[in-house]
Amino acid sequence: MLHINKIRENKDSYITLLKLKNMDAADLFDDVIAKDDERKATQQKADVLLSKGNQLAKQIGEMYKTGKATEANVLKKESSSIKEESKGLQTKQTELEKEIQNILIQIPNIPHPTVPPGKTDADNVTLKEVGAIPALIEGAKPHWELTADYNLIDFELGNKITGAGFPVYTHNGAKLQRALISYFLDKNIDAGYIEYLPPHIVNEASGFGTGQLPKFEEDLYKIPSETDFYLIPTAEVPVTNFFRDVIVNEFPIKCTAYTPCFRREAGSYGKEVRGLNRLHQFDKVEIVQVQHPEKSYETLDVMVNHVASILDELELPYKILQLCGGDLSFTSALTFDFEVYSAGQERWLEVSSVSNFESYQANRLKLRFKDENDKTQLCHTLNGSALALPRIYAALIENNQTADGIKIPKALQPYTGFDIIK
RNA sequence: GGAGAGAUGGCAGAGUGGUCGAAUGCACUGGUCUUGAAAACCAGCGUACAGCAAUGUACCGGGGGUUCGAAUCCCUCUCUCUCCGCCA
Repeated sequence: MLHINKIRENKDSYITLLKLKNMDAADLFDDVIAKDDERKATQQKADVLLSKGNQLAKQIGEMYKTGKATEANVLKKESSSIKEESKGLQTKQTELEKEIQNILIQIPNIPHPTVPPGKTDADNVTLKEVGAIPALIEGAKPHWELTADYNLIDFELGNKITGAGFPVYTHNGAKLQRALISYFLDKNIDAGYIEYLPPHIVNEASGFGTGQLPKFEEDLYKIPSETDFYLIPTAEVPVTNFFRDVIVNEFPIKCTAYTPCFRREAGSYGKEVRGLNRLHQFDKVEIVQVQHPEKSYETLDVMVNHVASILDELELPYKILQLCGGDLSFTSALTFDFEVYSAGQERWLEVSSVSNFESYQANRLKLRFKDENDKTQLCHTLNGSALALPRIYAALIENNQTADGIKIPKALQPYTGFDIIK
């Protein structure tokens, strides 16, 4: 959520930048500023009245003490009428605050000035491509055949007990999954992140804090109960919300967490959802940072390099893309995506998304720090996948299939305990 | 599932109708003292909104009510804790 004062200060540049997200915010900004003007005026009027009322109440108390009950009764009447009037103003003020809030939460984050223009993922800019496309053996297969041949994943069993998009990992396939999770967590811990194992269900306030709610409720699995619960779509939600309503005094804060992620993914179809490509439940290891505003972009680069180093070690060919305005998420100011090459299906798969949200989430979260003048200011939040499992899994087994079996990269072998799947 | 207790500032913990944004202690910040540190002493120390500022207003778990006036009384919701039962 943008801060209203920031909108006032940067209205024109924000309008220009939001065009990158294919949005015309001019009218919306005018509207919200007008409402905020009204809000201020209303508060000023209300404050004067309330102040008067407070004084009267004090006087009345004083009069009772000194036995001037008759005079007090006169003042009581005045006080009552003031109260009536101020009540109306206060109601109006709360209504205006709600209206303003309702507008603000519909406005996406402002893209960073370096964000390339574009409408879809086709317009994303490839910054770097690392590693050679592997030359596979004759008759190489996509992962959904390999997982069946080698008894790694049982998609049918998942269909039976839950539904499409909920695979069951089995045998070495389950162990490989567990190995990847441990490996990613260890890499993140080595890089200074603190490990957390958060709840996989969050309340509505948490969904709001990171920006999933209310606008994207249809993407989430909701658990009907007295207080609405949601299955987390990413560890970003519980972990970032650790810092909701917090005034931090040290930077950076670095967290990592493994969690399953649950997504409705309505409207996906075809080869997009084949095998592991898009699931309703998948595993992911996330990194989250809370940073000083002046350091956040520097940190974003460090996070990107960190993710790259993991892919290097896994010996997977990958590319780094900068997302164009049209592909940028609602809450992000700048995002780098990682795609690995999945040789069996001959396509690139997104495995990580590293973003700087600047103060957009922090404003929803009320996540602040005290600056050198002792003023509270909003922090910046960042996060990235390090990494999302299923597509890494797919690329790993596809790219490493040989006539003898599926080879496990060196970095992973201490975690799997085997170097080949036969 | 049954019974009870509670929710106050970073923490602990007073406060049961006015002088309370809130005692006191701890923590923290600045200062005095000291060769330095500790101790002691002095001072400061919540958040948000409005205002150039002085200052004003709101907030004692959330919402509503009574009252001239509510942290304090009433209603309601949420959460936490304790005991019993059940249980990985």
